[in-house]
Amino acid sequence: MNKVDKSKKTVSSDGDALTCDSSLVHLEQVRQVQSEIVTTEKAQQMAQFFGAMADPHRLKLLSALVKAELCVCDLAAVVKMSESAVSHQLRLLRNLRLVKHRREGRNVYYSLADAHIANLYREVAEHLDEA
Amino acid sequence: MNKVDKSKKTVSSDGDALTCDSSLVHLEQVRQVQSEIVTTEKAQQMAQFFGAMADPHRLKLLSALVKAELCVCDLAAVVKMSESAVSHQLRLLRNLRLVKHRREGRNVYYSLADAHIANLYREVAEHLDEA
DNA sequence: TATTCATCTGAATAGACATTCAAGCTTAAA
DNA sequence: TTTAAGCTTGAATGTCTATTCAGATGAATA
Repeated sequence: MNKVDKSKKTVSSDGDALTCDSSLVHLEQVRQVQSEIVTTEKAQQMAQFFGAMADPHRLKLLSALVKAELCVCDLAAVVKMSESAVSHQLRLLRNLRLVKHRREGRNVYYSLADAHIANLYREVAEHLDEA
Repeated sequence: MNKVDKSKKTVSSDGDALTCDSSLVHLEQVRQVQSEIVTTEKAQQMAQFFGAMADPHRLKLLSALVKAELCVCDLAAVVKMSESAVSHQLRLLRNLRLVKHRREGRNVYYSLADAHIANLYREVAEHLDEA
């Protein structure tokens, strides 16, 4: 990842160097856009977040939690997965702060971390219904 | 995937059967939620969409396209990837209708398919800035 | 028409990820 | 203080995914 080219053509005009495999069609525009796009760190952070939503099983879990706070074994029954698999997925969602949990006796109850998650979920669901 | 359990405990009260590995804590609530969650097909569709956004390189490409319509070699320069890798990623984004393209001479120019994409992008970016 | 540029494509390799299985921990009940 | 329920965890396995590389296409230029 983050391939560094070995002695490719190097174009530079007034600032930092800009390397590429072949020719650039719009040098100035590229320099401009390059300074405006998201940083690598932010992109990784966003990718991690979207990645959490990029699995059918996790989406089902989230859509269940939109409706109610549920414990692990109930969630497993709802989405028809093993409790172990559910637990693994919930840990992932927990680490990214998409869900929160609370213990009550021997049960652990999960719920959505905040309203944003439900909103995002709904937006994408609606977006895909349009086309 | 979609594991089907072999002779686990089966709980049923008034409608279709509900199987699970262990006990259910809240049978009625589970039945209720189960009827309300997203369908498997919709979940897969949504997962595919989120999956498209779940990669730092693709997010950089999208964030560049928020700023301007660009051809492949320019995009490759902006995000510092090989043109081949960019082309592969653009095809993925194209297939999921996140971007559209148009040919002009030997160049192919890409742009965002619609405003939703930019909005979603912005929302998540802002959401992550809060915490 | 031959050549070159811009882009695309398929196969192959390497890395990431989800489920399963077996075992561990915590809490409540016996 | 045993025993069991509910949940978590780590390792292993199989699957998916991204890049690279080599080669093919399509359009413009010589």
